[in-house]
Amino acid sequence: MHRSHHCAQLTKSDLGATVSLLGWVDSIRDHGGIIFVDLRDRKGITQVKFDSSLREQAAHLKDESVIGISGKVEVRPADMVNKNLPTGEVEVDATELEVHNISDTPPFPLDDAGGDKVNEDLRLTYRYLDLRRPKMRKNLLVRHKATKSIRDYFDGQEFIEVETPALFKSTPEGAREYLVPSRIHPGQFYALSQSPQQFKQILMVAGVEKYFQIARCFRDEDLRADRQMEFTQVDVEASFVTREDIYALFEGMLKKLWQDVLGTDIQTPFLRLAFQDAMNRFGVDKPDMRFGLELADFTETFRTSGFKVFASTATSGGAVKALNAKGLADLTQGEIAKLEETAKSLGAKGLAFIKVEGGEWKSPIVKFFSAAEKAALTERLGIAEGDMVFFAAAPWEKACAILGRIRLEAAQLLVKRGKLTIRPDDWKFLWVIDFPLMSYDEERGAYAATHHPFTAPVPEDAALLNSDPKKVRGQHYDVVLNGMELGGGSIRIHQPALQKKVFEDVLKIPADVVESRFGYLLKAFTYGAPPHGGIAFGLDRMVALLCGTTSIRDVIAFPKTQKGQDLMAQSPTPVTPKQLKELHIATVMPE
RNA sequence: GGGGUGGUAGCUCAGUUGGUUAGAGCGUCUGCCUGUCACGCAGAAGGUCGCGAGUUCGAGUCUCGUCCAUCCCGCCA
Repeated sequence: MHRSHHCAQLTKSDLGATVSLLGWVDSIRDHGGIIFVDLRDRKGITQVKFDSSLREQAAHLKDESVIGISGKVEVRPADMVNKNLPTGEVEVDATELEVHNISDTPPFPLDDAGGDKVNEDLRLTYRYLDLRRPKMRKNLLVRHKATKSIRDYFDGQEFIEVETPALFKSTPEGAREYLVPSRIHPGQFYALSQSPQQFKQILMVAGVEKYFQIARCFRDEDLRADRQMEFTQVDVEASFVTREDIYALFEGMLKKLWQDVLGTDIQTPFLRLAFQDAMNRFGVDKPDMRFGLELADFTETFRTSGFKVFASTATSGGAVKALNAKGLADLTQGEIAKLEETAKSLGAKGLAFIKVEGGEWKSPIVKFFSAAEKAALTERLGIAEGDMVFFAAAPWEKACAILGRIRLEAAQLLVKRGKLTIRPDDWKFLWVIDFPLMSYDEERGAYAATHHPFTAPVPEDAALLNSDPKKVRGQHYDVVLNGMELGGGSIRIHQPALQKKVFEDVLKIPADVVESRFGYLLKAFTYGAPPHGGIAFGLDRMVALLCGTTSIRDVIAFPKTQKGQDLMAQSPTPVTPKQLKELHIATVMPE
């Protein structure tokens, strides 16, 4: 039997036509003398009626069985129309039934409401059933539309998609890599590419000028809701571009993407925020701009304070920051304790606060504050009845990070109380710029690249590379949406001498190591490397946002669990001694 | 590597201070039913309380260990 229509197609205009449909049994309603079957395919649902000799056969169907039917399109009685279905005005009176496969009873409900509540390990074990749910089907479709939109956009801008190898060489300074043993070269390994970074720069040297790729990347780091061991990056690089060119290019892509997938017009150009300002005002380098609750700095106010905890932090180079969670004075003991725990997990000794209730500042620390200090707080934080003010005193970056996190949790608590609305479809895009090129790695006792070692310094800061590396800003940019880092990129170093200097003099990588790891790149740069820059962003995260979900597992057809297992196919698995021998590998099990 | 939450019927969950035969809804099965669309009605089956120790006269409940899922920290140039 061949299908003449899909299951979202039939309307009153098809009345009287003989049609055939193929699909899955979505539900059966057996009334004895008459049986209704909702037949589902990837397009929708059509009601099929069995009241003829086929009734007996239809009674033996089970949900999720695959059948084909043919019959005549009939109009439903007026009061039997199902307004929830596009095909709800009609039904098919079956005259033929072909049963392809009777399904076993599914291990969990396949409707959206029921399926959402099911434990994820069960959904992953039976992923092929999970993907039958309308929501998951929609997510796959959104992902397809998104990748198509992106490809169309870059094609329209005359970018070409070039594939780069997944099997690359090991470069241990970045993320931990997946190693692939070489059979032909005993004892040697490839690494699965963490990103096409070096290849795309080589492509610029090759004169491609405008490159993009929807590339699979691999990182052997611990998994999260927004991190999988293999994930997809949209990778872009162009020659003869400035930061402004990249901003405009990428904003154009996002504008088209949001239009194509959601039909939403997003505002461009995006807001821009320097890293310093992002940290100072929001306590994080990827601020959620959908609400205020900004941090304020009181380091100077408390430098000579009678409250020794704040004063000593201020005089020893740290920062005293405060945040007014407006209207949150009704926090419960438990909620305060939880916030305190959050602060402690980020290295705070405690979480000082002032609760403004009944015209009074209720706080264990306020008795140490002078009148001038109180006045400064009131004025700059706009403290009023019903407010809750939190403090952090620590080294600058830590103080920011602590209150940045408290800001997010306070916002959630305000949402819970109906005092704040944060809409998931309120798209607040943002460029974060002027990151420091280097940061000092205490553990290694050396500078490390904040982004990656190929990022070019801001020209006017380049002179500081020798004298004060941490003051040098990089030509790096991150694009942030609603508190999530979508991606980032930079203008690259294209002069071999400068690149070598960064590797050897600033990052202190020994010359022979630089040569063995990056020699080919430096060599390529000596043959006429154009100035170039680009950006890369996580497709999975972007699609998750477009689908309104927080877990990228919901937009990946076959994701792995947090322990890196595929519960359906059951990987990883041990391999045979023969395989290992062929690869010159011996395994050593942990104790 | 560390912290939080969870694991009881096929699914989602309840289970009081440690105490009789571990419950509910949905699903499944059987029967009835010609207008349902979350069909309805009547009935039934279904349990290694994640696993392993321990405490106790007695453990789903308390303790320790362990496994799995998930969220977070570290990590992710």
